[in-house]
Amino acid sequence: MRRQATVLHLDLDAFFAAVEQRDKPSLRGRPVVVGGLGARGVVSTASYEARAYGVRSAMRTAEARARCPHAAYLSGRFDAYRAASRIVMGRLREISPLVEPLSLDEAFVDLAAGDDTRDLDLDGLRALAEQVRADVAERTDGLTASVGIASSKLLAKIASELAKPDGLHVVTPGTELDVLAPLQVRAIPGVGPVTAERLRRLGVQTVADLRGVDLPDLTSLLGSAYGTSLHALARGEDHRPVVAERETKSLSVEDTFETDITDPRVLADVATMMSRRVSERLRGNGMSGRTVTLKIRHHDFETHTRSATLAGPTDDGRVIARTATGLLAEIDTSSGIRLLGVGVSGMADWVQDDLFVTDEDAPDEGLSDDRVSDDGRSDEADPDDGPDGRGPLPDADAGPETGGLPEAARDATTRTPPATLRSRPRWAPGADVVHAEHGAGWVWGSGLGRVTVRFETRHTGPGPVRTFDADDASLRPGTVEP
DNA sequence: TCTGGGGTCCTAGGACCC
DNA sequence: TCTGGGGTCCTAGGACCC
Repeated sequence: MRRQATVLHLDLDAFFAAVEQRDKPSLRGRPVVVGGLGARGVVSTASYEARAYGVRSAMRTAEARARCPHAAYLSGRFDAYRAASRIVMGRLREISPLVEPLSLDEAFVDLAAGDDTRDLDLDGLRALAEQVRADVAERTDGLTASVGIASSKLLAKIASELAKPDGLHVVTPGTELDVLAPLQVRAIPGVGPVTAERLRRLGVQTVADLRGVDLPDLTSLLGSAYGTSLHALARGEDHRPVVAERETKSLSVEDTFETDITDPRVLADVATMMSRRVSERLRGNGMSGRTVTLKIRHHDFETHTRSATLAGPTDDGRVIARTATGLLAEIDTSSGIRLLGVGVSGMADWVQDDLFVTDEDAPDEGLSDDRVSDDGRSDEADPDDGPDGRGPLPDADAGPETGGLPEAARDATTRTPPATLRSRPRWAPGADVVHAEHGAGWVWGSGLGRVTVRFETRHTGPGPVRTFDADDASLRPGTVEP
């Protein structure tokens, strides 16, 4: 906590929904909900008009539709959100070089790091904040921001919450404890439903109550790090600095399926596709990582992770896929999987030579064995088993190994979607499939090919993942529908 | 048709080393 | 033959945030 109010927190109001209303005037003044549109979707952002009907972030979209059937339901347009966010962050960097973005719509600014001749008295701060809010609205074509200013991150964030929507709240130095005392403990960022319930059982509801709990009791209830920090925050003690550059610690891709998947071959295909996406994002950021994590959510929502650490960092989709599918092979998926994810952590900015990495660290033997025995037609050589027979190369590029296969099976192993996969998807009537990505597309002895396809449209974004047999009638022109 | 996707931080236990 | 601590790395899980 500082003697002066030099921490600013800015939060854009109902950000995703506000961008939609800005870009489509017919949505202005109407309830708008942005989020997942499928059966298992949840609300990401609700406009204030939708909130009036009780629609909230993280609510199931099905429940939101029940509460507010006449709202406009939209999946996100993240490029538009990122563009707006860049403008806002740019404006904040004009105030101070020390800007800490927390997400696309939120950031801390250290006002003491910029111009030292700045007027930090309360009137000066108010004028500065109002100027920023006006500039944000002007430069983003009407998006509104709420701003909090205080002597610490904790109070600045609470202040912007108190200012919502479209307002400014400055916490006068010296009044911090008075502001905190009556608030519910949930108002402290980091106190979620579980902690709030634990505290409630101690009779603690407000921050004032929390101050009555001594440090040993708090650390025994919540653990040492969390207990200690909460003890301090309850007293308004917060010395956390505003940090501009934060290193990425992990990178992951995950997907909840429209319906649970049990087939381990389909899951392996999906994991392979996800590994490729992780690889692309790693390479796009010039990063690599050493630990590969597979995440599985079972039909009953029980969630598990399995990880393996390589000898050196990689950004290679084939290495990630081999590791991920190896981890997957150890898991019983027979009761149905609702979510699968692949991630990488232990980041580095360099890449270990693959020759050094692959042999020791790719526990994929279980997978290829499974496939051969599942199939029951394993007497012919597996053309996708890779040149060394170690397992399928997840990279689906057509190579010489696919020669001699039926036309449809060869298509199934090329990265470019064949024209026959373009169709009008049933789940988004009237929308054209703009992108269909192949999975591993692995092919076995009989010439049957399996191909995993993700259907995606311009309007609804990523859609269902489906697996086809490449010589199945479903791959004939015009007949494929997700 | 309960419960998204992308992250961060913390804890705890076991292996291993000194 | 019995028993130290400390430190680091790895794995798994959980709470939380937007």
